[in-house]
Amino acid sequence: MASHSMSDTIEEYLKQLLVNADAEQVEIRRADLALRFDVVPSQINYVIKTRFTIQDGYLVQSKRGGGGYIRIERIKLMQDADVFDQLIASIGDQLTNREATVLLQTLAEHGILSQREVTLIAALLAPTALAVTDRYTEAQVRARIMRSLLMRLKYEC
Amino acid sequence: MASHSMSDTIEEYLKQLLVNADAEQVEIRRADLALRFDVVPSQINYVIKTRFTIQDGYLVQSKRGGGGYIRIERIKLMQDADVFDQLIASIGDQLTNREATVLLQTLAEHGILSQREVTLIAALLAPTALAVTDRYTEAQVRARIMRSLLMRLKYEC
DNA sequence: TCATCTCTGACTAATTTTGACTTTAATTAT
DNA sequence: ATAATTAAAGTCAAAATTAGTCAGAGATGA
Repeated sequence: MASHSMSDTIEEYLKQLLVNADAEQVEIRRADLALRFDVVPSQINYVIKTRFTIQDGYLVQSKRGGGGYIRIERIKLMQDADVFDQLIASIGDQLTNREATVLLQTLAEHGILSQREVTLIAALLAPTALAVTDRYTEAQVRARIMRSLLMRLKYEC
Repeated sequence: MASHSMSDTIEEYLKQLLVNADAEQVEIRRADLALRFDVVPSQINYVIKTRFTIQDGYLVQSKRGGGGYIRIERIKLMQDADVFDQLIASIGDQLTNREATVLLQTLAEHGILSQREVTLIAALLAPTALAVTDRYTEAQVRARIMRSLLMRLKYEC
């Protein structure tokens, strides 16, 4: 897998950092990295946005201002990770409260969520909690939240 | 817990003081602390205002004039229902992702949520999950969800 | 050639650091 | 007692220091 573009090179460098550091996470300064590879700082954002997504198994956090940083964390896939992809695909643009409840219960039955976790999350997805303007938007938000949950559950935590 | 900025360093120092003092509270003199870290006195206010909020799990009292002081107290969430109400009240009608993260971490430190629950709920509240129409609405939805969570935890932990 | 990926830079947003000015409380002088 | 002085801490906004966004230009490959 030869790297052709500078973005590929930066990607490799960062992944090497994670391996060498022998840690689950690594921290960089955007400006430093840009200087090292002689690119504009915003290209670092591009590399991260295209190569260190949650789908790729990375969590990225950052902070601006003095002492700012970008932190990249590697998270490990669960054994049956592909199941989550299927579940995510099965959720459309909208998700009713009832559908959400059923899905959560299914996750519990498969030992993916504890009963307490189901209760908590169900409370957060209830109409009273979301209380967005209209039902359409509410169901949209619920769908996004559920997708986000499934994407996270796909990895160990 | 790496310290990136001087404010981070001062924060760490103060938290270490609380641990070492083996007491619920610690008292400092703003001028002394500023001198010790070679910063202007008002930076101490900044550190306290940004890192020792009730959402962080601290109460701060102070007195001006001769013999003035700043007292930082670690709150006990479980003991006092009032504190819990204060916490709920401290959430306005908007909540940033960073504030939410801080709050969840505080709940974990007090044994109210497990680390796994924090991780999952953090995923639910992430900007990508909530991404409604605009940032304003996003922060509103986040605030509502967080309030729902706290209300629930208050009664059935 | 067309679509997609990469690269750039101007503009925006968040956070920290600094300092001038204000407020409050205790002490000292009248 | 009251006023003046001194000794704290508080407020606020500007400056400095990071990172993020976005749209357009450029490069690449099918």
